[in-house]
Amino acid sequence: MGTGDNTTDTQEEIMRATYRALCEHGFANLTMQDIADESGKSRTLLHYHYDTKNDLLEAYLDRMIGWIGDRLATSETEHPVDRLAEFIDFFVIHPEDESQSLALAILELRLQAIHNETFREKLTAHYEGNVDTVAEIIADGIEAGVFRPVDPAATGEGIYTALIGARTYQITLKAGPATERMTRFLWQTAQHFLFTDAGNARLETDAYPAERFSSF
Amino acid sequence: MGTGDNTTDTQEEIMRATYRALCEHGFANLTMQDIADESGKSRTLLHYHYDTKNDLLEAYLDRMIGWIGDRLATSETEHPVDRLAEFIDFFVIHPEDESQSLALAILELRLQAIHNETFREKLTAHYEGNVDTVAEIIADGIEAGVFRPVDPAATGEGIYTALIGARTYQITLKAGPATERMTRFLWQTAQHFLFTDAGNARLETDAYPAERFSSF
DNA sequence: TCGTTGACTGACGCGACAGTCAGTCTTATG
DNA sequence: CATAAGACTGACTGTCGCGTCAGTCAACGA
Repeated sequence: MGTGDNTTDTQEEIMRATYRALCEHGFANLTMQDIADESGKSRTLLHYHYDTKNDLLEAYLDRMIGWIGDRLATSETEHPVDRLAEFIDFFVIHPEDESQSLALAILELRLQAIHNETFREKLTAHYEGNVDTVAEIIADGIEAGVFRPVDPAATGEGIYTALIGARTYQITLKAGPATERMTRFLWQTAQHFLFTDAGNARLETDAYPAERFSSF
Repeated sequence: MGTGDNTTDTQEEIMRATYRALCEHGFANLTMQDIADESGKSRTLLHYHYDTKNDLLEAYLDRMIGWIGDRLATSETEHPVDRLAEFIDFFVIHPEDESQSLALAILELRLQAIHNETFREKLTAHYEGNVDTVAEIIADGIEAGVFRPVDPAATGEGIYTALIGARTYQITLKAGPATERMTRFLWQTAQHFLFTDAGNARLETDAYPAERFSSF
């Protein structure tokens, strides 16, 4: 058996252990020992694979950002109204759900960006990438005549930033389904400021059964 | 000279020193020595006035929350459209401004709420209080006929959460004038989903000269 | 069979930091 | 003047967590 595979497996396991430790202890109280305990290996092994704690966490950040960015940018959906709904839905966190933990881990890392330039660069690229994803959806919708001729970049940033704000609210203050409320708020207001008549007509189709955004 | 005054003065100075130290070092790296250095007194004195580091920080949180909440809830302005504009304006952070530091300090404390129940309770009350302030403005505007008959609580939470999201974005990722962009976004969309014709008419008056929200 | 290489560990050093304690200085009071 | 009380400090203690180093163990190749 090649040793290269073992290395990859071990590093993969360290990344997974980092995730679990991060969710459990939070960034501020996260120790190398916590990660080691989660991985079942010794703390020294972490230093064998990653020189410093910072190196390990940067590697973890890269991994997480890549995974999320890919998921957001990839979609089978065609219709811009559907794609926007899909994107917005992605940010709903169900209280008591495990996705709460993932969102928490991201947010903890976000705060480190204030004092860590490398973190900030990586996270800024991630943020702007996601804004671009929304902007593209909107630009497509304008071209298709279902969205009004708004500024795609500005509108995309507004929507994405509002969504992230709701996640922060829900996670930090355990504010129940705050992300779901933001989804409803954005959707409802979008019908006034973003959708054309053709866009709103899409909401009458089979793609939007009664249970979806049911409060409207 | 009474010693009671000295105590008050000293504690006041400690609070101010805490603010400065928090801005400079961030919450995660904040030590009692940092605060002591800022105050010009010895580290031991902090323990004399506040038993533990946590006690000191909770006292600081109370102080800051009270100050901000009061500023947001108090206003001389009468017209609901003006009050909403005033409220939203309060959240604009000018890059390179010192208000950046205050916002940073709040945000750092926000993150602690995840793992500290006392912090969470205090900050939740603060957050909900501010949402209520917006909701009242909106309810007043509906009654005055300048806002559409939306749900004040839901709309207030949506607006406030979006504003905080923009602050988080600007502060953590040094995203230039992200709060100003969010202000524009909210104001522009509000003209479609929130304002009645009477509300939009208000924007034609002297209260909204060309330089305010100039991009619209 | 022997040497090399990679994965992994236990024990140690070292610095940082919260909290304690004994004691000083100043001011007020009888 | 003596005593007490409050404000304040320096030195000490104990803990915790990162990073290092010497060494073990297993697999592989000559």
